[in-house]
Amino acid sequence: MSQLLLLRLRSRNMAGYGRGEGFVSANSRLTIAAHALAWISLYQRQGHEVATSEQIAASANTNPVVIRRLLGELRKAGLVESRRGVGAGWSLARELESITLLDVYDAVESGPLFAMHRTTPDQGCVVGYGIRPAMQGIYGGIEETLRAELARVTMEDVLRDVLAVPR
Amino acid sequence: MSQLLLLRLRSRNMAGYGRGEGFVSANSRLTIAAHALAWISLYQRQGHEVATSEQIAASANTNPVVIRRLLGELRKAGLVESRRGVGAGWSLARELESITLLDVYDAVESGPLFAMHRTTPDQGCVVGYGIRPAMQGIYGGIEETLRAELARVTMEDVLRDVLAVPR
DNA sequence: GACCGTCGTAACATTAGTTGTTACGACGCG
DNA sequence: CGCGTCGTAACAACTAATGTTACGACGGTC
Repeated sequence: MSQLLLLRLRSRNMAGYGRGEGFVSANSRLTIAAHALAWISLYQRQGHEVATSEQIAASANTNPVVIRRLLGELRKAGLVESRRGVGAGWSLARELESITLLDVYDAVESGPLFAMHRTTPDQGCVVGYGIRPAMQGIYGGIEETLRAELARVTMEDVLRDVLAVPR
Repeated sequence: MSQLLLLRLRSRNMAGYGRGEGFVSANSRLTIAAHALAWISLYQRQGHEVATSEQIAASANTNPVVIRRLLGELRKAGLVESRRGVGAGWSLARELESITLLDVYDAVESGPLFAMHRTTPDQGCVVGYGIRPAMQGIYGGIEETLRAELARVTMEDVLRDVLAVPR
């Protein structure tokens, strides 16, 4: 690819980060997945059968491949279905009321909320020996609480809140 | 009642959503900081005045600079103190009972748990327009619950659990 | 059967954060 | 002054998320 084209692509991307927003390092997978589900549902309620990754990507202002990757994970979890061929696209596999944020979280996030040491602490030290089991127990309880909170919110709740935002 | 309203009020007190950095799970800062505090406390209970970053790093199996950086953040939060010169090192500024995991979390972690879109969603789309405030409200409530859980655990609890691990 | 639009996915670039490491000045006690 | 430790800058290595291009697979339509 030519240097010129590269520069043009880059500056187009930069333009998308207007409004004083800096780059964000974080993990927006749960947010984008919820966005996609809400969009598909609303589109279907308007009488359409399937939504394309390109349409969803336009709404979320990202790349269709990013959407296809995320929806692929949601499909593995049984939340959406996809069709191929002409007239292909994505549809919900379950009602929004039956999909909780925890379902989406489990589909797109992996690993614990808090990490342990990257390397094994000194097992000859009292603290180094006991810190990992101790923290795992504490973190485990906290994560259970987080999961219960995520399970309390359905995607139907999310869509309702989205539509309730005043313009 | 709509969660949105409830959470919008709350989010006024919580700067950072929409452009903050989210949480990365490969992040062991909270664990290492708790390790360091437990180690300093135990060392002081054995009659020593201060602990060096080198000693703590040996227990946590990491580099002293990593420890100094983390403890520097804890010092800014008023949890520890440091001395320089010969016989320098680190000591607790508060009792372990008065330090909660939330204090440590706030000292070493920044930004919200879940991130928003990296780029502004399509504001001409109903979902693109409402998704951010809706998710901010929902995430804000969940993060409040997480913070309450972290606040329930003191560093004295952590040290007790560490020492209770059978060898 | 050819065409065409979309999915599925590989491959790589970009961006950013965390962690590890070296280096060196600052500090303050003896 | 000498010494040990902090404080911090600078940089490399690694990890992860995201963005992008490319292309084969698929399955309707003509």
